[in-house]
Amino acid sequence: MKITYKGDYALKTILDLAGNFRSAPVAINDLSKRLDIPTKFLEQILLDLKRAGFVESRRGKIGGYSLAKEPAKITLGEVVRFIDGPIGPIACVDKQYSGCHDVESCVFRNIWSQVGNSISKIIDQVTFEDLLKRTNKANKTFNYQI
Amino acid sequence: MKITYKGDYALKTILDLAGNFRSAPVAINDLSKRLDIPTKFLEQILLDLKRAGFVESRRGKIGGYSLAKEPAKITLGEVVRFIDGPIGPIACVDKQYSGCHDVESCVFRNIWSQVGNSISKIIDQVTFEDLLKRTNKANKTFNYQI
DNA sequence: ATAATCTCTACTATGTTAGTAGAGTATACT
DNA sequence: AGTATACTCTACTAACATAGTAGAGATTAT
Ligand code: FES
Ligand code: FES
Repeated sequence: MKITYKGDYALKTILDLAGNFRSAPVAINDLSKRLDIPTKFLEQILLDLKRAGFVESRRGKIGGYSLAKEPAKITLGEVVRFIDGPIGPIACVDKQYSGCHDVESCVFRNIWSQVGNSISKIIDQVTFEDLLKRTNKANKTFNYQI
Repeated sequence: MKITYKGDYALKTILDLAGNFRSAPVAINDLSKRLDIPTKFLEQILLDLKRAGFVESRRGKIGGYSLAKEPAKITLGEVVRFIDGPIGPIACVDKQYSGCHDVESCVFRNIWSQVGNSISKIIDQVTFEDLLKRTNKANKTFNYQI
């Protein structure tokens, strides 16, 4: 798994919209400024998120975007998968990867599967409501070896 | 984290060399054929692995590559990090990433840190001796959601 | 000597990412 | 009706990373 800028932007945007859930829709321009995301890029991302049903939009003068579901009903994992694709650390689980021949007996595949499972376990449990609650609280869990 | 072809090739190569530990050195050509890796690409990878101290080489007629340390003393994590870089799912832990401004208060960073930790926990514990033992045993842990 | 094998640097083709550009459509308000 | 505001859609592009390829050079066993 790799979170791209697009994925990162999508997550930050949804979190912002989660904070404004059931308020007036937020304009792309506001989001763009507040989150420091290039406007035209954000447009595309929001369209994608809309097509996937995460957000909904309203055009015209008082238009903008709002979350389509409750923050508690959107997980981090859903968004990440939608924007940045499969969670697995290697493409051999996809169709595209030609490197793995004897998939059945490959010892690595088992490991990659464990890795995928353990990532899923984290990001599929966290909802945007959880994240909202955590905002402005200390986070002090930084010790993994880069 | 994303395992590239280069990384995948490196791991498979080291596993092969682990299987031939303390035997005669293995020629690039043999490795290339056996593992189905483009020869010239494998050359580069082996040079990298040599510079990092994972393998050692011998030139000339009966030359080839062999593992520089016992299989039990090389972990998956070491090799992956060396070839494919940091484990973290997002670049905001590196210097390169400009997307994250208020790093201190970002709720996502905490999550990415958890993800990194949990990946590390897996791949830093598995050695190539472990993998050797597992070779030819059934692996049936395939259930993570792609 | 020479054949086999590793060593090193440079080059290239392809794909992905991170945007930009611009014309079009819907809505609120006057 | 007209206009300003804001979303919609498609296409294009620049920069970078990946996955190789190419070729000349150095070492060693026989
Ligand atoms: S890494 Fe894909 S089957 Fe081995
Ligand atoms: S994702 Fe990098 S600090 Fe928030």
